[in-house]
Amino acid sequence: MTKQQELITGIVNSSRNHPTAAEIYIEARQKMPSIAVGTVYRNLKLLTSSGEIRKLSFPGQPERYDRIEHPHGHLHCVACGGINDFEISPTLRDEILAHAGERVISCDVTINYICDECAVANENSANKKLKNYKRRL
Amino acid sequence: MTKQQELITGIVNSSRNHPTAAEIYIEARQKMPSIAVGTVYRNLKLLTSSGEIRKLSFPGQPERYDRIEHPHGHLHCVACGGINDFEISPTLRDEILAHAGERVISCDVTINYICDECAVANENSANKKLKNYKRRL
DNA sequence: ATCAAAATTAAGAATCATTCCTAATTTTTC
DNA sequence: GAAAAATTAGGAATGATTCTTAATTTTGAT
Repeated sequence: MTKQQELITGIVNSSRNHPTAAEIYIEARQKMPSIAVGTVYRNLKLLTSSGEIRKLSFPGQPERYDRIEHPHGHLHCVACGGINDFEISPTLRDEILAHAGERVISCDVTINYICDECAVANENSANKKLKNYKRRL
Repeated sequence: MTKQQELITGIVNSSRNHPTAAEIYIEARQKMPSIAVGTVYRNLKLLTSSGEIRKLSFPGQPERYDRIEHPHGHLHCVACGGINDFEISPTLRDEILAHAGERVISCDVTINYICDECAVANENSANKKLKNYKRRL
């Protein structure tokens, strides 16, 4: 494992914010100013496929990276794009995984919602654009 | 609703393949050769936020679009990128949704795995690159 | 340690998906 | 049926990610 890889792994594992590659790059440059953007992307890809870290996709956003830890799902605010974690019980996770055969690698559970901040902001705003998000379960 | 919107809605609702914007554009041009790429993107966005259709994100792929139907999850093959559906019982879906408060819009459940075709192809191939995918539940 | 081979990097060009801009066209309203 | 509003086609612009290449670092055998 090269110094660059160690640095990138450390940044992802110590972050709780599901950082994007660009955010990881900015943080990496603090410790290693000469690191290149391409190096960050390449190592994030390597670390992802070797299972050291996890990659998350949400609509309309660059990819995010997450550390591997106890099973959890993601709360995704469709208004501001913010991501928060929620706990998933091992039982629930196993129920979900029972739907696939062997050769399962991982599972991702995302709940799309309007977060508290966006709900309040919308309450106070004139044009009420959140009305557009129809509930479709 | 304009002719372009009707056409795009129809394509998404009649497709079972979770098509990308590019695939929808190609199909749309068969019926309406003058339609522009930007029109497809703009209407997909409108239809998504009004809840007519749903947008799906998977790592390393362009966004996909899905019709709204009985609750289902997605099986995502990390080797070929293919997407298949699996049924989710209303009970399981409700258990998942119980993790968020009100203002929930939808939930997405994805199981990452190696599909049968990729597993067989890898079995017969020399370099066995699928070994790299470590199981991380 | 020492040299050659292999892997990794930095830097920036290239690519791909998506959005934005503008003038023309279509739809709506009265 | 004319003016106003909305939507479109076409293409330029942007943003995220990958690719290319030459230089640097690491590895491995002697």
